[in-house]
Amino acid sequence: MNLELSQTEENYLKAIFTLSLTASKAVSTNAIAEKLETKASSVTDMVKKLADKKLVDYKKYQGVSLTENGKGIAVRVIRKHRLWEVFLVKHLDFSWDEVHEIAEQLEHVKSIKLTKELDRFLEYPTHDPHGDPIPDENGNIAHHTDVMLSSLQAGSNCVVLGVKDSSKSFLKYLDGLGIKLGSSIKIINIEVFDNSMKIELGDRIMSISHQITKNLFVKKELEC
Amino acid sequence: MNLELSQTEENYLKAIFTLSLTASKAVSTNAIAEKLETKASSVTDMVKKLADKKLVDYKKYQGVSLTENGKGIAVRVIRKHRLWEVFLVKHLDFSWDEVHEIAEQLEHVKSIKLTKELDRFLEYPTHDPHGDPIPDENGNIAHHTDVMLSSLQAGSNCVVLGVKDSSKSFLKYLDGLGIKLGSSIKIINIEVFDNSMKIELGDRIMSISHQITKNLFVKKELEC
DNA sequence: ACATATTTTTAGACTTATCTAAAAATATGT
DNA sequence: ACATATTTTTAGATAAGTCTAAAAATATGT
Ligand SMILES: [Mn+2]
Ligand SMILES: [Mn+2]
Ligand SMILES: [Mn+2]
Ligand SMILES: [Mn+2]
Repeated sequence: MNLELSQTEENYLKAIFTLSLTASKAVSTNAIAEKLETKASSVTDMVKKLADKKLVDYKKYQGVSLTENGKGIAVRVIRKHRLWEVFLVKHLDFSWDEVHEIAEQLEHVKSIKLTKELDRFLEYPTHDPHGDPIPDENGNIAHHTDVMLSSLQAGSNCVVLGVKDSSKSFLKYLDGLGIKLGSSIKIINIEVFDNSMKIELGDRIMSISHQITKNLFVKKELEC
Repeated sequence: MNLELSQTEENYLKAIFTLSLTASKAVSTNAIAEKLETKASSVTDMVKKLADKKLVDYKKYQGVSLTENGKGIAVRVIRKHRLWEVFLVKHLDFSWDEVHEIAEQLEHVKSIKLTKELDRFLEYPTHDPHGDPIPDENGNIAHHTDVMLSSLQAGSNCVVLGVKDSSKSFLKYLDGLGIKLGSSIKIINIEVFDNSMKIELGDRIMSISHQITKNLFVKKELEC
């Protein structure tokens, strides 16, 4: 049995990790298949292989969860992914909607020294361009303390810290609105019938849909 | 037929390109097998596939050569390889003997913008850490104008510009001797029986074997 | 509870890249 | 020229990852 994992195996571990964050119990075969744009039968095969390697716990028909070992690997791949995203945006003039697919490739490059040196070169960033926390060398990941914009009330002031949906289309839409990480937002009012918000962003007033407010992580400013 | 090439296919094209530089005629199946540490039968299979894709010209038992298309791809992979090597040495504190295996992985990352931006970030380097020329965006590659140290006569002064053998062991050996790119060398004399050279390097006098002088590219200083 | 819908697994096939062993072609030496 | 050695190709197998279609298990609705 090969100790070195393939890119495919790493992608499965990463998918299971991400799905585990929201799913309370074990992750379903179908959920993994959908996330990786593959078929359930392929997932079953791969999950058996990962179980043989003691990277996941798996009981037929009962879903799958990561072992400590599997979680460690998943988090380290995510660490590489997010460090490369920072590199691409900060040094190579990429915008936040362009980096994901390239980081999907770079995250699989194997070299512990490379990751370590990249981290140093980037001056130990704590978050990627989408506001997601970068796990440290030991695989510890800061949990989100920020809150969804949709959970705040009219009158609140807040600062945008991250996006829940990192899809290209959403990120480009935010660019169009002028909303970026660090933007200060004041909620003027919330429309009761569709939950859209009228907000103040810089010197502009605009209305944004519930769909958007549900996908923006913000830090609430203290009232007094 | 898939347009996107696999890493394996790219590695074959690169190997054929490199072997073509020294081999006058077509490259042999065995030569490719040895370079890629695989078997001749595997090479035959892959070469057929590359021929189907019009990336190589191949006639049974007659060896293989790159088409213009195939050469273009090979050179672009080499371009990426060498740019990444520059990045690793100049920005991530890697030494010239550590970068090859990592660049072997990075060279396969697909993104034209990434290569372009990396080139800009590195300020358009012309040579990699081993003195090898970096092909430009159009795939043009500067041909070696430098000469082998072994071809010079006693009394000559020269500057080290590159290494022919980029193996880890050779590079570390050079490190031990204190020979690096840019080092000035004066040839004091050449031992007739084994072709070893007594050289002056900085303020030190040392003797280096024919094996070494055959693997160092140098630029000869003009006499007067 | 039980019929039906949904999810998951199995069975069998395909592709890519590899290998070993045998056959075919080419090269070499006298 | 011809026997022998070397190189190259073919034939058949294997492993990873994927797919479709069918079977098995689980979940759901009344
Ligand atoms: Mn990936
Ligand atoms: Mn990200
Ligand atoms: Mn490679
Ligand atoms: Mn190099």
